[in-house]
Parts: sequence; C-alpha cells; structure tokens
Amino acid sequence: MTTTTVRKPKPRPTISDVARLAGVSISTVSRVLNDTAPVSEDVEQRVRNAVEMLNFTPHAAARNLAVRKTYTVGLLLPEVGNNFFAPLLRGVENAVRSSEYQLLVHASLRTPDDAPWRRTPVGEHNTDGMLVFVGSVEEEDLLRAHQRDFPMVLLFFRGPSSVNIPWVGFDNRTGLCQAVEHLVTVHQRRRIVYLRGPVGNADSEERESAFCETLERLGAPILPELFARGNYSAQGGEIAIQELLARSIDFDAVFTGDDESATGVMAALRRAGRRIPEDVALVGFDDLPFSAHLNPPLTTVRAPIERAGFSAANKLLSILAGETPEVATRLPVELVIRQSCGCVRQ
Amino acid sequence: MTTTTVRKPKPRPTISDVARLAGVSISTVSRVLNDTAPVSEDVEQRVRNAVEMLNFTPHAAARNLAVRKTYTVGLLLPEVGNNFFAPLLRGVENAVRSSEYQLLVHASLRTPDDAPWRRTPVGEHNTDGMLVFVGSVEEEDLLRAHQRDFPMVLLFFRGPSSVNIPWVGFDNRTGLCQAVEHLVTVHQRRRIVYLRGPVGNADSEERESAFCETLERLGAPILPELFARGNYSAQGGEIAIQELLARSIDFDAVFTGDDESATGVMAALRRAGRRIPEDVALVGFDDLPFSAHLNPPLTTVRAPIERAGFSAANKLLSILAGETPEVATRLPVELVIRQSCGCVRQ
DNA sequence: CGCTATTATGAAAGCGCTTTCAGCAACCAC
DNA sequence: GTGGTTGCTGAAAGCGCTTTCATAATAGCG
Repeated sequence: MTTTTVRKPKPRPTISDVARLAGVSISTVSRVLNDTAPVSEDVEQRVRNAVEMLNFTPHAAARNLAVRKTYTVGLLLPEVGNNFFAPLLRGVENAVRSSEYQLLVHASLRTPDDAPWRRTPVGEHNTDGMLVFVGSVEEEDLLRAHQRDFPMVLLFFRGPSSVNIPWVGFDNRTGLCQAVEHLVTVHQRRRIVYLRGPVGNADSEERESAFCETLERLGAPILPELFARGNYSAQGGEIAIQELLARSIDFDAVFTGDDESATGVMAALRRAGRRIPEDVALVGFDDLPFSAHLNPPLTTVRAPIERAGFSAANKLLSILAGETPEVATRLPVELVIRQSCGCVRQ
Repeated sequence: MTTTTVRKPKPRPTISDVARLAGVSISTVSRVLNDTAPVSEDVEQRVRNAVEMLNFTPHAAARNLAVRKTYTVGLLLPEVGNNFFAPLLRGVENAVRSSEYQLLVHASLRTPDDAPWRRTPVGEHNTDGMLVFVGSVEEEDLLRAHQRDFPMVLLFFRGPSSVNIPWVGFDNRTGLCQAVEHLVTVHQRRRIVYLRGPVGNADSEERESAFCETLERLGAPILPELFARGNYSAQGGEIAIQELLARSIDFDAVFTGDDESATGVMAALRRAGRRIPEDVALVGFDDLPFSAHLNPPLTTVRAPIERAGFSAANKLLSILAGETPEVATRLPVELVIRQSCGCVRQ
C-alpha cells in the first residue's frame, strides 16, 4: 500500500488569470461575467475570449462568500432510498431546477456524538434554506434554526405548535375516510387492521385518528388489538402482519399507511395462505408507481407526492425571494379503487 | 402583490464574535474548533462556552475557500425520480455519510443556452469530485473535466475510449445470457421481443449485443422486427408494446432492459388481452423492490443497484483520499426466476 | 542562572470572488 | 473654454475562515 499522498489537481484558473490574459482588472472581469455594469464592447470581447481560452469557471465558494449567499437549498431526508422519495425528489428537483438555486440532499442518520455542525451536514452554514422531511431533524434544532429566521419548509408535518413554520402535507382525512368507508360499507369488513407508520410520524397519526373517527361514525367497532406498527417499509409491514398472524388475531382487512408496507403485507399474507382480497382486503396509501401492478392491483389512496415536493420547493423559493407564502398547504388525496379491496375489474 | 423585498435574516455570528466573547484571537478559535494545534485547557473552555452561547456554526463557504476544498461530492443524474435511483441513492448516501464529504445531487436536464458553469450546476466549481450517471453529461464536458484531473467516477458507462475514467457497472452479459437461455430452452420461446433502453445507453447496448449472441449460440433466430425501443420508464414500455401489437407483430416473450419498463409492458399486454406468461413470457432487468410483487411476480435479472452506488461512491472517496483504485468495477448480476417467465411457484 | 527548546497565542496574509469608491476621459451645453 | 455629466475602468476593501510566521511565555538543561 502506498502512502496516501494527497492528490494534486491541476490548479484551476482564477479570475486574476483571466484578468491578466485580457489585460484588464479583475473588477472588469467580474462585471462582464455578471453583467453588473456597462463594459465597452472591445473589453468585453477580450474578457470573453480569455474566459474561453482558460476555460474559466468561477469558484462557487468564493462567490458565495462574497455575496453572502450559497444559492443552495437543502433537502433533509430521514433516510434515503425509499420509493416514496423518488417522486418527491423529482418534484423538488423540478422546482429547484428552474431557479438559480441548487439542491443539496442529505439523509440524516444523525450521529449525535459529532460536533453540532457536523451533526447536521446541511443547514444554515451551507444553504440558504431547507426542505425538512418529517423525522429528519430534532425539534430542538428546528426551533433554533427558526429562531434565526432561517428559511425552511416542512414536508409532511407541522413544526412544534409554538411556532408557525410553513409546511406542506396531504389532506389525509378525506382520503382515509373514503377508504375506510369503502372497506366497511361496500365490502362489509369489520375487523380492519390499521398499520401505523413510524412513531411520531404526523401523517400517520393524523391518519390513525381519522381512521378511528370514521369507524366510529360508521358504527364499526374500534378494536385495539388491530393496531399494529410498521415503519413505512416493506419489511416493517411484513413483520407486523406476521406477528398478528402468530398471535392468531383475527382480521378481514388491512389498511396500511403506505404502499411500501403493503407489499410486505402482501408477502406475509401470501406466505400464510391468506388470499387477497377474499380472506383479507388490503388498502394502501400513496399510490406509488408500482401499486397498480401489484398482485392484486392495490386499492390505495393516491397522494400527489411529486406535487408535494414541487409545492414545498416553490414555497421555499418564494420565501427566499422575500415573499411570504401561505403557511400551510394541504394537497388533496383521492381513493383509487383497484382490486385488493375486493372490487372486481370492471 | 407586495414588492419583493429581500428578506433580511438575522446576522449569523462569525468566528470574530466568538473570539471577542472568549477574549482570544480568531486563530485560537479556529484551533480549538478544528483541533489543529494545542490550546490551553482554560482557553479552550472559554472558546467552547462562547461557541455554545452564540450558537456559532462555521460558515462553510468561507472554510471551503480557505482550505481550497468543498468537502462535497456531486451526483449527476440524467433525470430524477426513477425508481432505479432510490436504491442507487441509498448506496451513495451510505458511502458518503461515513466520510467527511457531503452530497450534492443534481438532475441535469441541461439548458445549453446558459453560461457554461450554470449549464452544469454541479462540477469542478462546487465539488471535489463527481459521480456521473450515464447520460447526464456531454462527452465534451466529461473530457474537459478529466483533462483537469478532476476526480470522477462513472456510473453504468465507461467514458470515451480515449481516456480511462474509473467506472462501475453491471456484468450485463452473464445475467442476460442466463435469462435468454432460460426463455429459449426452458420455455421454448423463439420470438422474443428485446426492449431496448434509451439511445446511447451503454448498458442497454451491451445487453442487446449479449442478447443477440445468446440467441445465436442457442440457434434461435434473430428477428429484427422484434427489437423495440423503450426509455427505462413504464410509459416507454407500454407504448413500445402497443406499437408492436398495432403492427400485429407476433411474439411470445418480451425481454425488457429494466423492470420499470416491464410494468408498462404488463399494462399494455393486459389491455390487449394477452396473458402473462401463457401468451407471452416476460423477463426484466434490475429486480427493483416491487418486482417480486408484480402480477405475475416478475422474473428478472437482479442487479445490485445499491451496491453499485455504494461502490462508486467509495471509489470516488478513495480517489479523493489520494489512492488509485481499480478503474473498472463490474458487479455480478443473477437471474431471479419468478413467474412471469412461465415457471410456476414451487 | 544563562541559554536554548518548547509551547501557547496573536497578527496578518491569503483563499477567489464582489462591490464600493474614486479617477479619468470624453462629451455636452452654455 | 468652463463646469457638470456620463461612461468605463482599476484599486482596494471586504466576505469568514485557515494557516503561516513571529512573539511572548514557559520549561529544560548543563
């Protein structure tokens, strides 16, 4: 093994190199690059040529330092790689791309033993604003940033009730009501498992309470043993159902807080020989791209995830532009009936 | 509409503020923060207190400028939101997270009319190195960066043949051979549609040639009318098959270059009343998380996408550490037999 | 006890840019 | 011709950090 000598990249040309080559001052170069002041035809051409020749590209950090902006927005995710993030990211990207900002993505499996600014590798020190996904930031850090007026918008949760941070989320209630109602009134299911999301997930809790209310409204029983905990992953769903099965708890339907879990639920059910939807009906939430192609096609509540990302990013950008957008954005969801609930293909 | 007044965030404390409060020089503050030189117990404590009190966080841009590093690696994607990216991103994130680097993600729908450094919003000017996904960067830009010794590793393609840029990809051939062989020898399929990926996609082309070779080796006919073009999206697959169907081209199997397309193929086939696998067998490539749950479960070539991301990121990090890793990494793939090929569940 | 190592600290010079400010022509009207 | 514009340009002061380099204070040693 060789000693790890530090690689020495060829030195990048700087604005001074350009200035020298063009025979002007660096101020002038800056001016033509940014078009911040009139420059004579002749000089402009010389500068442009020099830039071309040296293949010059301004050093972002230096520029950021001088203008006191990073031109970067951060996207903080609790973990990355969930299928849910694909459309979300697409939405965010679309919004950010058409602005002058860039996107720093970070999945924050925090390492609390680190120095504070290493603990949150994207934050006030390297972005102009942040998109914060539920569960990716400690409440304390959130408050601190907010106190500093640091622009943020929250994804799928509202911040601590003491403050008023802009956020975007789904209108969980209506979609959920429809889904449960469908299960209860159309398919006569009474023993519906509710598969929660991760602890502390706002959406999940909201959905749960809507779930209970709907059950109540319809006169269906609320059975505590039918509440299971997943974590918005296929594996989580699989394990939760396996456990229910192992405890021989009787149920005729499962409502999962997300489609990802639904695939796990399907796997567990299938392995146990339970037919979907005959033995147990299944309804998900999100309508991920693959949901329509599951076996059977998944009945689910469609959540406009990409739109949420787009909307959140735009909200952040508008804050950065000095505007004050609506604090809350709730995107409508809609029940998509396929076959896992017991409906048959028309 | 109000005039867009620029938001005035509260001024962040700087290292000077800390120094003043602690009654030391900024050099000393820097030293305790970075642990670059011994500092007396007493002073260190005073500095730490001051940092705590002011809630100080070093400004990344300034630091980057001073140390001439950005501590950021870029991930350039051709477009974002593909399900393929979820595991990829997870792998990259995992590798990057355990280093001192951060991750800048950019989906490069390039806007060629922009200034050059705005055209590539992540590049030499704001990262120390880049992970380049196939199709996300012009060859010309790639060469230029490489000429400057800019650390890069390519994902799923090798660069221009004139240079030798590190890359990681899949061992497409073996997986594909197995798949085709399975289709031909086990299921007696002879008229296999090959659904290509996007134009210029190296993996796709490699798979195509392996496809032809295998066919030849097995003595099966190579039928030009059975080559269709998709774009690694569900919609692309759907359209391609619809078109084949419309032209009444006869086929008894479809091999898609990716699972995403496979879902589209399924949709098109189903709509046309063709049964899978009875009428047409279907084999994909990638084995995305949902593939096992499709209807029918998809037989596919499993590609270790997450591992590819992890491996590529690590390769880049090792370059940044001054080492010189293997240029090429080919990850093995493996045929996963489920039911869309015609096999029955055991 | 004088003289050299050693250690902790501060001053100051950058890093590569932007931006203010002042200067210098050339121009205009009177 | 003056005085005042106007238009272009360069010098220089930052932006908030790191990192020499110098210096003062302390320790080590014969």
